[in-house]
Amino acid sequence: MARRGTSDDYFPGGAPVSMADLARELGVSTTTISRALSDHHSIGPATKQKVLKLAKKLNYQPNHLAAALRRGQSRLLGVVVPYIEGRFFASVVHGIEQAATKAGYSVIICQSSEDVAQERRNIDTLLGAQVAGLLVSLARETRDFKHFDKVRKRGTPLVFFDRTPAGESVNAVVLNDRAGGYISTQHLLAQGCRRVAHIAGPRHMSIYQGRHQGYLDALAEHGLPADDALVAYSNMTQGDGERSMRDLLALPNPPDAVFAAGDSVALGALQVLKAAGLRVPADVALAGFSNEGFTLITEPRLTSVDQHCEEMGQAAVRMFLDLAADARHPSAQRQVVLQPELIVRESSLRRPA
Amino acid sequence: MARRGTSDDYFPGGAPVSMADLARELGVSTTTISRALSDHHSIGPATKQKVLKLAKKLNYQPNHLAAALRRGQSRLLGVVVPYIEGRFFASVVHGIEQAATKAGYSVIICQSSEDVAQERRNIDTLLGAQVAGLLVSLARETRDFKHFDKVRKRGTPLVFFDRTPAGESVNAVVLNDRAGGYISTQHLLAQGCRRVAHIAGPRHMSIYQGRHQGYLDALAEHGLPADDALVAYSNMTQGDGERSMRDLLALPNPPDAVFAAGDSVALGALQVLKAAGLRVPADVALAGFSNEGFTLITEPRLTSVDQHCEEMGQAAVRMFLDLAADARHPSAQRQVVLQPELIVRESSLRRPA
DNA sequence: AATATTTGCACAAACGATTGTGATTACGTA
DNA sequence: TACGTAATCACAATCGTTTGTGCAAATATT
Repeated sequence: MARRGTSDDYFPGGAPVSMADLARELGVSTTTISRALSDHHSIGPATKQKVLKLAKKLNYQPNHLAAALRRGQSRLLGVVVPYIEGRFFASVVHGIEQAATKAGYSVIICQSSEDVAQERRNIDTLLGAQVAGLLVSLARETRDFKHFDKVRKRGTPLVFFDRTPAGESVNAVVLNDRAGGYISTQHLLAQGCRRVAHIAGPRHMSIYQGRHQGYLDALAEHGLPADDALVAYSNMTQGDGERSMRDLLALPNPPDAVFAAGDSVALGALQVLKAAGLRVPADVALAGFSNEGFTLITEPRLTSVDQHCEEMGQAAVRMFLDLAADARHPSAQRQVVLQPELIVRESSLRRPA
Repeated sequence: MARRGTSDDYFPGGAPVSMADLARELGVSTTTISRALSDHHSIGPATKQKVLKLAKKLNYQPNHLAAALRRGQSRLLGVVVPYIEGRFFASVVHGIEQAATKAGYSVIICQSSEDVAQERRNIDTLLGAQVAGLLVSLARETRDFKHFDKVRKRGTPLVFFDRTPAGESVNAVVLNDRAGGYISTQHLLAQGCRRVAHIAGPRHMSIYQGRHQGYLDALAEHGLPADDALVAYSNMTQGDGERSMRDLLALPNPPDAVFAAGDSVALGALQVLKAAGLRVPADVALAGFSNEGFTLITEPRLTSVDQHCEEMGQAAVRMFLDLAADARHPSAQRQVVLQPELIVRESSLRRPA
């Protein structure tokens, strides 16, 4: 190590000061240093003060790696999301970061790019980094969850958010998507619409099932029939939204309102509607889902359902902390369900409030 | 450790299998295991095969923490960005992640939220995690760079991207903002505009200085005077764009084109223009910067300058790898300058190509 | 055949922090 | 005075890898 001792280095000794350095300086053992810094009861107040003071003076920076190695787990939190662009996941991640930092954890973010294989690699990478916990939102195509057995059996706390494995009992924080679908559709009906269509997401994903179900709930409540022809399944892209909307417009009896399961898909629908010369919301009212940033830019601005993204991230971290706190009940399933909020804008507002 | 040995565990032995386990099984030393796995020349091919095979069979997962501790640096790359929402930084981060993963590094992402104090905390956190390198884009308000001395003197490779410390000699990958400002303004002039205004960013940030300078270059080339009244300084928000545009419209001789230093600010300008009953681009042509996603949504769609974000991320990682490779020349300054690309859309297109 | 060289592997000491156990001192009470 | 208790701190092992050095056997050189 040529670095050690060179005067060009920041640290006086030529290397980061360690507990051993503090110990030598103070004529005590590293045990005392370690315990003083972690406020252990077996260290006298006078000693603690001395240690703290010297640590500050020498600018001691704890080596988390060593600590992590010793106790078998780091202060790192692994996060896997499908992608990070767009408001939703970016905000969730932001919430995660805030809460994690506050609790003394750092966050490693991986993107699966909606690819299961990549998701598997991410999990491996994160486990390899000895993360203290894993916060995961599944890739769209993930239907097989074997790669999470590794995590569970290793004892690493695992929390899913938003996109959770269907039919598995896991720790999760999710939105009440059904309520979201309901309030959105209910709102469209309250605007006087009577043929409300739904552009749905992939059938196998629980969040889209929920939104669809909420849509059906609202129709039922109003005594309206559930017309299968009014439901278009999509893959949630803008292009899908365009295709779906064209299909719906081609119907013998086209809809007078559309509840889209996502904002991108709603955007596609909006563009087709405008291209077709239809007025929104006068001819067709439109509502999306997620409250993306661009809902404020479209003309008309897009009614959407806010998911309280940052809150979701914070809740996920809280759940992880709970899990980590009592590792005695690793099998207890925890669930947090957040309530959605309807943001009404011009795309659906026929009757000014 | 109650976990060790319980049959409920994933790993046969009740704990992750270590090199020691492999060594015991094969009757060799951990040295051999370590060297076999890293393909060291001093291990015979036969032994290597045996080790590799057993490692696969027992599903050996290296403990990166231990390795990092031993060699004094991890396979983690620290990234600090002002924020992660919006296309630009999200894409850069994506590029970073791709390149880093390919090189066997994991990425820790921190957001400074445009706050210097938070930026300082981030740096400390990342150094505490023993990152192998640091990739940083500065917070808007950062003008004092003392917190990076710590990094430099510790010998941790440091690469800035996009937002770099003005007047300091550092490793950086940046966009040729001057060229970006030039091609954008030049394009507006080519459309026949003669009074081109500029909504600029904070004066102290090099990227905005560059865009401004490029704007001036183009004017000069066309023999047009640089009218100070036509330059509005902003803080790059949408609201700033609205204010600036109003100011420009209030001029005795208002502009017939606007080159905005960012898309958000351009969006604000666009909305003011439309509210004022002016046609874009017929009355006022408009161009933004960054090629954000929403430039495709506005009406008319917004001309902008693409920064090749992912490329920037990849370049930053490459530079880090270079730096890490020959730590002998830690002081050699490296610079990569990416070329911008003008994306012409309806907001500036007066003469169809 | 004797010596020089290479090949293949083991020993053991790190890296820096944590922690169960035990030793020492000081204080209190009987 | 004698003994129990509490308060303080040190010893030493440990987490899993890496790596300089050393030793033996195998191969090559003369």
